[in-house]
Amino acid sequence: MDIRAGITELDPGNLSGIMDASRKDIHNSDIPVLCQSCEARHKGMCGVLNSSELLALARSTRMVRHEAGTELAAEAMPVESYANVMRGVVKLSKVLEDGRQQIVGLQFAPDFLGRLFSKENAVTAEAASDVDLCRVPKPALERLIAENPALEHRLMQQTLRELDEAREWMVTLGRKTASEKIASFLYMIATHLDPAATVGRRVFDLPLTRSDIADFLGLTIETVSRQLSKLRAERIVVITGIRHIEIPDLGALKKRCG
Amino acid sequence: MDIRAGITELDPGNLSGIMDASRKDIHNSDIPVLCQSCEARHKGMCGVLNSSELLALARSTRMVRHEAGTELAAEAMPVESYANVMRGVVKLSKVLEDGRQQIVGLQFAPDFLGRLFSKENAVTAEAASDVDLCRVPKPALERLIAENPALEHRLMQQTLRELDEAREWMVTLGRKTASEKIASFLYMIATHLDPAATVGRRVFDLPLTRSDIADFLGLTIETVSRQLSKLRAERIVVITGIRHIEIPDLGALKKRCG
DNA sequence: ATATATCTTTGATCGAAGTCAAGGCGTCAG
DNA sequence: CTGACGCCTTGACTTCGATCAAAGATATAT
Repeated sequence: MDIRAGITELDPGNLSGIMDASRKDIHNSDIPVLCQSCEARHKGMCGVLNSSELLALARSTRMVRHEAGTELAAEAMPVESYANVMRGVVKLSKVLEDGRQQIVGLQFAPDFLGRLFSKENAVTAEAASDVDLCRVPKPALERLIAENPALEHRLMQQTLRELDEAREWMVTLGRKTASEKIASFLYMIATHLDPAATVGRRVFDLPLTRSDIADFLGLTIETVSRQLSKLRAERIVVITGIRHIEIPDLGALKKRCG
Repeated sequence: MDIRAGITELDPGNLSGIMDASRKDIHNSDIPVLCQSCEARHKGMCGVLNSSELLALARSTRMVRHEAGTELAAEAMPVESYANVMRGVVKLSKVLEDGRQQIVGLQFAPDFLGRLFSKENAVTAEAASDVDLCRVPKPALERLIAENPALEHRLMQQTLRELDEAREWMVTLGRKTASEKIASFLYMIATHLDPAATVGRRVFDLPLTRSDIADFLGLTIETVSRQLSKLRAERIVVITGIRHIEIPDLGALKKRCG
């Protein structure tokens, strides 16, 4: 996965605003500035990498910021580096020759990004929102994996989780109505923020445009819009702004998922 | 994955007809009879397991045969064992509460079968054809994986491949027409047998019923039947028997895949 | 060989989602 | 403020695939 397209490389001097929670740590460290901030944000790990692995990669990791819409990696292009999503949402998609597009996965912080052990990307990766990535060159990470089975095991766990999610989504794509697809999408986003609770109120921002939602659900934007309006009319969702969503009762939403 | 349902356990005495290619080896071995036959069939490996790993599991592996239609593992039930598909096709599916079904994967020999490291199955596994499995109890295999990073790496490679396939299929489910879905399905089956060539003649048997194909493609059986008839009328496929398929020109079929 | 059940094909009709078109709303530049 | 642009919503109409229905194959059992 080549994630260099459109990169703004960040150094300790211009990080203000990115890493609010841990900014005070940034200038006082032996391990790479940007990955220490990762650690602060994600319980001692930069995504899948723990402190000692970060140390091993010290010279190689690099934090980069991309704005929404940037293409991070292109289908069928060489994989040159891997990354961890540290902030924001990355969409993975595939396109047919005539331009029809399907989003095949969403990656949230602190997911690992990139098709391991492959010369070519199987999908296109694009920043759905503004995104911060902790980037690692492909050979460096693969060397570390080869000598560190525990790391490969963690990556295996994420891969298995992604496979579960992909299969869950295949049911939605193949067998659900437009209305159920929208409900499933909202439910998925809502529970992703707080996987534990499955009932009660939830307020959040949609990380995707209507067009992205359509590409994710195999629908047109008109159908997405109409079905959202229908769910709003039924008081299943309250749309407080074009992307601000409030779910008064997650249980009621779940009943609409088919 | 509990694969014990409906099992006929096989011993060396009643293997005739199953392992034709390697039957003569069956009675002259120190390693388990049935997995030696696996080896003969799959270049020294029983699916993902190589000879020394088989030796380490000698007491645990067991070859079993299931007839078409047998449920091998049920969604949301405890995983009790893993397996390798040694012959036949296994379909992985998920169902909605109201009975709508979606096939989310197909496993051919010599694929590994079972959701690693999980207490529960994420999918239902069912024998699409008569199937032979080389079964391993969950704890035994997990112990072996823990002390054998190379094995985990091989399983990782299969998992990554399955994820690629699932994402490829999401495009088909979400964005292709019924006609393109059928063409894509036939193309996928045809190339699965011989991944190298992408043009020319191909003759094979469909491993699935019309109903299974419909569940795989997110269609009804009527639509599957109609679109197959349409492709037949256009001489893209020749249907020589209800399951016997001949593709005169794989290139022409590929053009119909969207 | 005949009966029964299952699977598949084909036809007629219906409806959910797509397409085409117009208009609303928020944002940004001038 | 005003106009332009991008994104979203809504309406009118069309179309593809689902549904309902029936008849033709194929397999299994008696």
